[in-house]
Amino acid sequence: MLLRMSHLLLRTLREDPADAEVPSHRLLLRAGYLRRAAPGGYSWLPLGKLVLDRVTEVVRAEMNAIGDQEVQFPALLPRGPYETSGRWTEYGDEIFTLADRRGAEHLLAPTHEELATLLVRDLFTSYRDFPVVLYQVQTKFRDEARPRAGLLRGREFLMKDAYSFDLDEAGLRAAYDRHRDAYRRILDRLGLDYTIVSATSGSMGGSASEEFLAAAPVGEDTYVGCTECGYAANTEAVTTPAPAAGDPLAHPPAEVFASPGTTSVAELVEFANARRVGGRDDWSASGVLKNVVLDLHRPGATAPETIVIGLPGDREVDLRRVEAALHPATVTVFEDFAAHPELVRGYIGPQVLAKLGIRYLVDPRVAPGTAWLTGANEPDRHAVDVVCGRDFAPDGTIEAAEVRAGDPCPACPTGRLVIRRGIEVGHIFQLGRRFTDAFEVDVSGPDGRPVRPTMGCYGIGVSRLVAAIAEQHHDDRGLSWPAAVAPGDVHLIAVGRSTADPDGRPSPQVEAALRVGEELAARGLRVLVDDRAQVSAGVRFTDAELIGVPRAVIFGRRLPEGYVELRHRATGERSELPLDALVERLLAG
RNA sequence: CGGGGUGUGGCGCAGCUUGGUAGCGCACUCGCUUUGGGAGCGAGGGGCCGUGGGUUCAAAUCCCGCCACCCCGACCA
Repeated sequence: MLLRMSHLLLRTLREDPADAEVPSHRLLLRAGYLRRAAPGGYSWLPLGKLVLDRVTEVVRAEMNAIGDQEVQFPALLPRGPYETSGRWTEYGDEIFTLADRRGAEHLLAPTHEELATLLVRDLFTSYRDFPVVLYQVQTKFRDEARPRAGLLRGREFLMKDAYSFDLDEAGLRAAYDRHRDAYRRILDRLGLDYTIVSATSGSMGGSASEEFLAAAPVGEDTYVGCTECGYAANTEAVTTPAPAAGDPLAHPPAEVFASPGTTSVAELVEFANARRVGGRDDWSASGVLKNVVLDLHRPGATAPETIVIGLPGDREVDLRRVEAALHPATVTVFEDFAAHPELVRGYIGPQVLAKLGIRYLVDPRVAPGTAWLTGANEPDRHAVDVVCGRDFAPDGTIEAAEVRAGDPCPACPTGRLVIRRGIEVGHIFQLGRRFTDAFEVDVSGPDGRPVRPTMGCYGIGVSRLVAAIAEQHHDDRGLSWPAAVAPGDVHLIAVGRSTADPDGRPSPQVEAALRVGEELAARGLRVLVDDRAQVSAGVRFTDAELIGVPRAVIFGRRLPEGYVELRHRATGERSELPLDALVERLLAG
C-alpha cells in the first residue's frame, strides 16, 4: 500500500480545535484522522480508517483463533425481541427508537443479545450442536446523555460483540476464560497498558463480570488497585473487610445525652470532645454512626421504599455503589422529613428503625459488637455506647460508603488501595439464562429431555480502542502509534527542492522517495510518502510527527551522495544510511 | 436532567458594551523569490455572523424563543 500525501484526503491543523479537550480527540482531529460529522458521531478520514481497520483485524484474528464464528446482524431492528427480553423499557432513553411508514416501532441496536439468542434458537436444536460462539463487528447506537471526548463516548461507535452458548456452567466458565485470555492477547498486541477489574454486571444481569480498563487520566472509570497484591476492582465492586464481631455485652449501657445544635458529624464530634461524652475526649468522625435516609425506587413499584443506611461518620455515601448493590432499583436522597416527624433530621439513630418498619442496612464496618456515638431520634439529643447487635439489629450489610485511597485491600492482609482512572475498552459477562429464558430456548439433551443453554457475552469497543491507544501513545509533538496499528509502516519524506521544476518533472528527492515507496509497497509494507509540492521542510517534519508513523526516512540534502536519514518516532533516534541499504533495513523491521 | 461557558469562511479568534455595507492569523488559489524544522513579498477566492421571531430607517451587535457544541456534576454493558 502506498499513500501519496499530495493526493491524500488530509489537512492537518496547526492549532487545536476549540472543542477538543482530551489528547486523543485533539490529536486525532489535528492530524487528520477524524472529522466531527454529527453530535457524538465522527467521519473517519483515510488515515483514521486505516488505523480502525488494523485494530479491527487484530480483534478479529484473536476471536477467530478461539473458534468464534463471525456473523453480522442488522443494526435496525423491530421492537419485538427487545420487548420480549424486557430491554425496550429497561434501556429506556438510551435506545434510539424510530417508527417506519406504517408506524411500527424499531430501534437502532445498542447491543445484540436478543438477535444472537434468536439465531441460535432458530438453527440449533440438539445438545450436539453446542457449544457455539457468535460474534460480529458492528456499529452500535446509544442515545448518550452526554457524548464527550471524541471517540471515547459517542452516540454511534464500532463494537465487537460476542455471545457464547453452553449447556452447563462449566462450559460457560470455560468460554468466559477463553475470551478473557483472547482479550488479553488483543490488548497486548495493541500495545495497551491495562488492568482487568471485577465489575458489577449492571443491567446485563448474570454473575461474573470483568472490565478491561486502559490506564488513562482522562478515563471515565474510577477503579482501585492494591499496592501489595494484584487485586483490582471497579469502585462499585470493592468489598470492605469487616472487623471481627465483638461481644455486644462488653460495652456499658447506651446513654442518651443532650447535644443541642449538633446536626452535623463535625459539630457532634467537637461537642462530644468538649463535654467528655462517655468519659472520652478522643472522639473522631469514625466513631460516629451516621444514618443516611434514602428512597429506593424499584422498577414497576408505585411508591419508593424509604431505607436508612448506617456508616461511619467519616465516610460519605456513594450513590453509585448503593445502586450497584441494590440493582435494578435506583435510589434518591430522601428529602421529605416534614412528612416523617419520626425521622429527626440530624439526630437519627438506628434504635427505633425496626419499630418504624424501616429497613436498615449498614456498612460492613458496623459489625456486631461495635459501639457508636449516634442520634437518639429526638431533637438535640444523641446517644453514646449504642451497640450493634444489642441496641439495634441491622437488616443486612451494604457496600455503600465511598472508597478512599489508603483503604485496606480486601484480598490481602497488608495491602492498601490506590485510586486510578481508566477507559473501559472491554467488558465480559457470564450472563446465564436471562435471554434463553426470555426466548424459551430449549434443545434436546442426551437423554431426550430439553436443556436450556446458558450464555456469556463479551464486548470490545473497537473505535474506543483507537482513542485509548492514542491516549497512551502520544507526546507533545503528536501521535506515536504502535507498529501493530499505525496507518503506515514507514513515512518517506522528500525535502529539498521537492517542487516540480519548470518542465514538470519531480525533484530527485521526490523521485527517489516514490521509487523506494513503490518497492516497499510491492514487498508488503504500508508506505506514506510526503510528495507534496511547495511545502517547507519544517511543515513536513512536524506533520510527520503529528501523524505518528513509527519510522520516517528523509530524502534530503545528502541524497546526491547516496544517503538518507532514518528516524524513529517514539525514541527520536536518528541515523544515516546508504540509500541502497534502505529497503532491506526497513523490511528487517 | 442541574450548574457554567461558547456559537462570526476549513481551523483558531477579534468585532457586540455604545446598532450604520464583516475583519485578523493559519489554511486555500496565482506570480516571483526561498528550499533540512511550521519561509518572504505581491495579487486573489471563500462567510444569509447557529436558528426562528421581534424592536428599528438600519441588527453580528438590542429583546424573546429554540437548537447545537464544550466543561463540571447526575446518568451510563
